[in-house]
Amino acid sequence: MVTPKHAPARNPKEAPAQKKTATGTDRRAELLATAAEVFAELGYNATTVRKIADRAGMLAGSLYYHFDSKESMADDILSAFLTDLWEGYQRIEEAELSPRATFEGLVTESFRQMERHRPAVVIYQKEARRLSAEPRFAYLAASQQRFQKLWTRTLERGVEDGSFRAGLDIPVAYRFVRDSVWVAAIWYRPEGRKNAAEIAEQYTAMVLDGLAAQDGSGQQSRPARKPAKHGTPKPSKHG
Amino acid sequence: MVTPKHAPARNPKEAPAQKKTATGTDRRAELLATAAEVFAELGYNATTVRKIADRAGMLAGSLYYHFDSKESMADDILSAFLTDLWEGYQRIEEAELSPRATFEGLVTESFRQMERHRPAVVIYQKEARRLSAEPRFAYLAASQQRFQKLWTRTLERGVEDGSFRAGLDIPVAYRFVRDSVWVAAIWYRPEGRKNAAEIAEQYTAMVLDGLAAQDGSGQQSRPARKPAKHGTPKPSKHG
DNA sequence: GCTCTTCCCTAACAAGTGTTTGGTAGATTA
DNA sequence: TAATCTACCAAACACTTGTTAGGGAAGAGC
Repeated sequence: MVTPKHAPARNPKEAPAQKKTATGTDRRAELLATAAEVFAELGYNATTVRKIADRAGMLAGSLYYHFDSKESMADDILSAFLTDLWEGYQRIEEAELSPRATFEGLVTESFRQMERHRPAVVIYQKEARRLSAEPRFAYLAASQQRFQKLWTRTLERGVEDGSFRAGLDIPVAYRFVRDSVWVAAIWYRPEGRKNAAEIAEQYTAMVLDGLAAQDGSGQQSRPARKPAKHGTPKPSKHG
Repeated sequence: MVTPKHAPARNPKEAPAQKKTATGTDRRAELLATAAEVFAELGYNATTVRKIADRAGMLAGSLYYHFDSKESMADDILSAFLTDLWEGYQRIEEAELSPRATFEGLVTESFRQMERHRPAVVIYQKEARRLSAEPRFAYLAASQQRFQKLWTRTLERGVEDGSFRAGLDIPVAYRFVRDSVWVAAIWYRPEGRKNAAEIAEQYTAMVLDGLAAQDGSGQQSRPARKPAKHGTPKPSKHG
């Protein structure tokens, strides 16, 4: 018998039920993680099954013991990511927080999922638009719509209750927030000096309160070159 | 003789000197525009020379009368975009405006170039990271460094003279601005109801002044909904 | 012992890839 | 009119692609 390829039935109903092999790890999940890394590095189309197999220390054909196709690998990776993501989002929805708290919650949850699913986020960002045209990846478009509703509602509520700017162009603001959160996945590295919560807090502050100084004093008339280098007290160097 | 493939020597020294054919248009430029569209739609790797040729109404081999390779098409597209972009940026640099005016100028110029080079911007955003590893596309990395210096200097100057927030994390703010400007190329359409200048103004306002309402009053007295659990009237933390 | 399962390899396949070569209709120039 | 140039076509090339088929080594359970 040679017919595993058990798609773990990634619908939210049943638990994944990871199957352990002799080594104590789920080989399929291992391979998926490897594939996700390569997809994220090279892009879906530039990634060949042979490159994935190389990275995993096996031959291309052997991948097909675990997976039906290259497409199904991307499918598994993306749907696993979106399942986890919406699980987190739903908790925030149900909490019925204030617009501002919802905003912060969504951002924090997004950055948190980047820690677990960083390659998936990169793949999603690069390929979602094209993939969602195919029937198999219809759930990508569905998720995007749900995403849009959730964010738009939050922004609208914030404008209503006065915590967000009055004249806010909701569609533009939505796209702005959506994109600028997710592109961070490209440069954000969990091993960096900031964790997801810190980055999220920093991001929220930037987006909500702006980069400009808020006190009416404005800028000085003369730039007045400070002594030597720019005396930024803490952050030190920026590479 | 069958050896045109005249790379128009896209260095800033000499003018492009568009060669006109019988129809009055530069065929090579036409084909480049077509190729750029396909690249932007499908991604560089998923784009086959046959698809480009199809869209142009010719056969794959015929492209090689005009171009050396598929790679050289992407090269021409990207370098033409970056040449135009830096021409605009340099004018702003040389104007020696205030940090805030420089900020606005850079954003406006970026959105303006999106009008002319929208497909190129999409390609750049999707493929630059991978392509810049190849020697041929080394100028992509160079441009990115120059980009970083220009933006970082502007942000630093703004913090110095008090027009930007004091505690600003420059590296994070830089990446935030850079990414959020360029991803707009994906959804921004010139045929839309806003032109580049308007979008740029809107973007500048969002990023510099934030999405949150700035008057200390916070939300209205009647939130319409429940008084909310986290009634954070002021920016509170973020520090 | 034996069987069954797991996991991988070897070897090939058909289709699609970027690219080259030689040729040619039609306009332009001499 | 003859020669040349422009812009394409037709057909093939060597190679890479995702995928399949058959087989076999190692271990678990009986």
